Amino acid sequence: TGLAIHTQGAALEYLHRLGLRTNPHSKVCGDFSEVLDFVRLWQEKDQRKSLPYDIDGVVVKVNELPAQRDLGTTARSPRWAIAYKFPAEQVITKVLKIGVQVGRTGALTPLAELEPTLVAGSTVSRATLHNEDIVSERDIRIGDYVVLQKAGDVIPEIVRSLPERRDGSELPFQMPTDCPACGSQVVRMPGEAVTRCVNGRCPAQRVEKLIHFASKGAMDIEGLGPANVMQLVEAGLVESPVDFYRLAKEDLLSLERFGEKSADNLLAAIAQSKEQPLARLLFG
DNA sequence: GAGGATGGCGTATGCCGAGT
DNA sequence: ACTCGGCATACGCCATCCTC
Repeated sequence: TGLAIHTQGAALEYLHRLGLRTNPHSKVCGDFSEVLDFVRLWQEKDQRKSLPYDIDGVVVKVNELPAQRDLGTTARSPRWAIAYKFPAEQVITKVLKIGVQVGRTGALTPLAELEPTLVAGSTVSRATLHNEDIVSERDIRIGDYVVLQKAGDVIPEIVRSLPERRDGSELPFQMPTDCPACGSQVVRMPGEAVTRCVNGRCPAQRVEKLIHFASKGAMDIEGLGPANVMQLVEAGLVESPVDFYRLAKEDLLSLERFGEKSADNLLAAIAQSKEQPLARLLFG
């Protein structure tokens, strides 16, 4: 505002003239085919090697600022810019086991445990399978070799299995009929994808609920992360959120990795959380 | 007191399913 | 088409605990 700048390109140029660091590889394209040419150029491994950092794609933006304003944004992203992502690096690994996790809401989530493999810069040993339908759609069996990638170069994802590499020892996955944490019968509502444990006293759910209660979005109690909540539950000190507020220093000192300092800090953080507004308490 | 180990937490993402 | 909640991954930094 106040400046005669009407395009993204001019803005970058201006910032550069001011001495701020801008990326020298940006380009204003005249039409869409030029955009595609630019994307294809940077998709080349050799071209990417000329950069001192890794890239996973190219950002395409509408150049005209008034058009950007007209397009606006959704809750998460602008409607005038989008990332063109290069195909993710894919590797082959083996499914050692398919475990089932019980979440805060009782959802049973199948989780693949993999032969640890290096992909896109980090070692992946687990990948969520979301629900039983995905396991059967992608025909993922225990013992299978599978194609693994990191969606967006971050989230591990099993793309497909490699049935041609089976030797007959592979086992199909079956969603348990009983909750792996409490043993009560699980239910899957017709039309829904998720199988749930509906036992209100399920210990796995209880721990997750307590973790949620203390988490950033809810009561935001520093020092009450997953590991410490689990420890408190296992020690029989906490069963429901009110129990947090009844903890004494001696209780904490008996726990692993708790000394004077951390015990005092935690008690202070718990006391502090009483000041949180009602909305946070309700969410917790 | 040094140095290693550990947990918390922020950062950086994405998919799925249900509802609007 | 979009929002939102739920669930998931890894990595790096920092504070603190534990061991020697």
